[in-house]
Amino acid sequence: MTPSDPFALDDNPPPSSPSEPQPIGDPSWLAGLNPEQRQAVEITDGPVLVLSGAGTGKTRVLITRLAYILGKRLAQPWQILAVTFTNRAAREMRERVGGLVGPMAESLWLGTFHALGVRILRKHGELVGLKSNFTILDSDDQLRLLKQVMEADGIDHKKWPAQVVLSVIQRWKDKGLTPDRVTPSMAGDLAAGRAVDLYRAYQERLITLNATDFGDLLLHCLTLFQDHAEVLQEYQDRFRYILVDEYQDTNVAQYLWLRLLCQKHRNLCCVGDDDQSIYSWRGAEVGNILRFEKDFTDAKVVRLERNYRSTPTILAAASALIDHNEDRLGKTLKPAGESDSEDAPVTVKGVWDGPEEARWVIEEIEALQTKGESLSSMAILVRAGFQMLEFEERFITTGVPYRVVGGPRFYERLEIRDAIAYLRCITTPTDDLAFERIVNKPKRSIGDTTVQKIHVYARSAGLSLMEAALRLTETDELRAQTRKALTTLIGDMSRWRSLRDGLSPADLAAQVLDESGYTEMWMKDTSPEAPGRLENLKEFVGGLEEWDTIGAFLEHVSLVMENDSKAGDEAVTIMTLHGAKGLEFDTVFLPGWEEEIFPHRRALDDGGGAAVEEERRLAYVGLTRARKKVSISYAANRRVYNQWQASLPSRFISELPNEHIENISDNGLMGSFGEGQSEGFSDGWGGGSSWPKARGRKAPVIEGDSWQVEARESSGGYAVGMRIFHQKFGYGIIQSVDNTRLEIAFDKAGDKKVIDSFVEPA
DNA sequence: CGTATATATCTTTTT
DNA sequence: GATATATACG
Repeated sequence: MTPSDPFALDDNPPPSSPSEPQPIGDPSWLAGLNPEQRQAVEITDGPVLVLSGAGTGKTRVLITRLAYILGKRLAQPWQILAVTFTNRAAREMRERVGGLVGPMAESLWLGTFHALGVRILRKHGELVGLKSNFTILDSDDQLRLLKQVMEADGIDHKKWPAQVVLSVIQRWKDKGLTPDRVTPSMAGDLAAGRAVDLYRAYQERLITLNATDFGDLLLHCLTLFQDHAEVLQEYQDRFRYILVDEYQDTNVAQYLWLRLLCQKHRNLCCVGDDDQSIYSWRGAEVGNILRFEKDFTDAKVVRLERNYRSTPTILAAASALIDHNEDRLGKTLKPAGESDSEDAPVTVKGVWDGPEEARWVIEEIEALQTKGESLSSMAILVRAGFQMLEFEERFITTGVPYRVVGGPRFYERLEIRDAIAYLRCITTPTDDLAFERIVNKPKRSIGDTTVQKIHVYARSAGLSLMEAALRLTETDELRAQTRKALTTLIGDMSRWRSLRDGLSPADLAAQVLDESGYTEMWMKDTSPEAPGRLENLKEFVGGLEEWDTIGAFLEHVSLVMENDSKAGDEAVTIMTLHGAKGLEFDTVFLPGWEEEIFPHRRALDDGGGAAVEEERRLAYVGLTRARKKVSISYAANRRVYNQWQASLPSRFISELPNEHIENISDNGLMGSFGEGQSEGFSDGWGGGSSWPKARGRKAPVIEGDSWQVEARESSGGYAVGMRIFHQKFGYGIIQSVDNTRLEIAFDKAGDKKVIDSFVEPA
């Protein structure tokens, strides 16, 4: 945050000792607030709905409100429930409240819905059939479990992909529907009309495994509260004040959860912005905002419309864009500050293709850096994860430091999940999913047939897989070889288990990975990614050092799937638009504004305008992340799958107000689609064309009124033996040519297969 | 049971 | 192009 930012709490800590609550009305708390913000803080009695636009200081309101309640001694910290949407937001909030009220902040009930749900279920889970050490399945485990259930039920998994069924089940859970509450009409003919049965069977399997999925963390809470009034009452009594952040992204189950908990004291404060609702695909219901006013007729509504973040130009652009949505409560953002000389227009840049776009963005970044801008004040926000790759490559070649937030998630990597499965087997011998995952990793001659045998036996005898396996090794059911392998594995497991108390989690993990042969497996692996995997395993063991017990670590893993990115580094941030919600930067780059990418194809396919409206809200979120400058860009050609495809500028670009937009597209790329504009790069090695990288690639030809890219099969003049340069791999010699695919022996990077468009003659 | 080869599907977005 | 699953063969 810049020093001039009115919300820069961190830069202006309250003068007095942070451990002592300050007197009420202390200017350093309230004086900085505008009248609406102040209202949102001071109306502590009864339900309050705060509709707060982007950049209107909603986080500050929440934090001040918490501090205010504590400072006024309206409640003890453990009597306050504060719910956020992400772990990151929870962490930040705790830190900032701690800055105001001191260590008291530690005892707040503050976290995500899911984390708080776990906390409750760990304590009262027995009442809904869960032992307190239940495990939380990640999406991969969920899918495998459902597949098993479907197989047992004889459902054709070709016709009804488990993924589809799973997402339907999850929707039901998001709505707070247990299997007995799903009506046949909701299930339709999904999975041959057996969807509800599958749901029920899936839930039963989860309970026998003593496991939950993400949805259950809330769903079980609801059943718990409904069936056990005394438990509900305990929490209703406790929570005198409830605060909810990102309220527009709550789903029905979460809403019901909140409504049950706040019934006694009715001091519920929800903060949200319908224009920033971007999680409907996860079951979020903007309708919860309307429902709030209906269910709490005495609710006070406070609107925060003064934007302290962005320049008037950016606000005008964002407002004009979101105005194209039909379905909104209607809310205008007013610039709070006076417009200054730095009020630059929003730029729109059209370029030839993806790599060109990345090149341009990073040139701009370097230019800003030369002017003295900090890299950490800039961000590239993309629609989907795969768009990050092109930028990463360019960052690597230019050497500009960058930081990927929420990219491929660490704990979701194959090798990490394997390592975790080992730990789970040790802590919880009944964890069948974990056991199944690692029985044959590394190869122990325990193949599918053996696993099937174990399964059958476990089911009939009502045992866990590990127990069943142990019993089977005492028989002659299995081949001598596999019997021996199983015996060793199970013996190892119990040996490691007995070591658990004597060793730190990190040491234990290191020993397990070593003795199981898991590390060795990857060391012997010659595939290019093996070294990286070993590296990750090392990092994994290193990360374990911070944990005292394996249990605590596993809990962390299942709830916090994000990387703890070391912030503060001087680096450009690159992340998805979803990940960027709630953040702000001086300069924001918004690449890939093309039809089918943004709005995403799936949103366009999805019939009605609702999906596109959500995409538009996403665009709105992107624009409003910027304090000073927004750069939108799009490419005329994009490589999708393995083919080049022409693309059209996003409809969102044409929805931006002309007077606030500066078009800086390269020649012929903007506003002239369908006209004969392709001179300069129509063929081959277009010498002085402005498309140096386009040579030898595909030539655009006009067909009808849309761009078509001719699939040229020539290799653009590359031949075996030629010396070339590649941005990522450096110099090398061409070994073979197959249409556009080249095999190249690089001086440093070794043999690689690359696409001709990524190399140039050396 | 393991390995090699073919093939289908893929790309939203996250707790 | 990459990854996961299916099939054939040793």
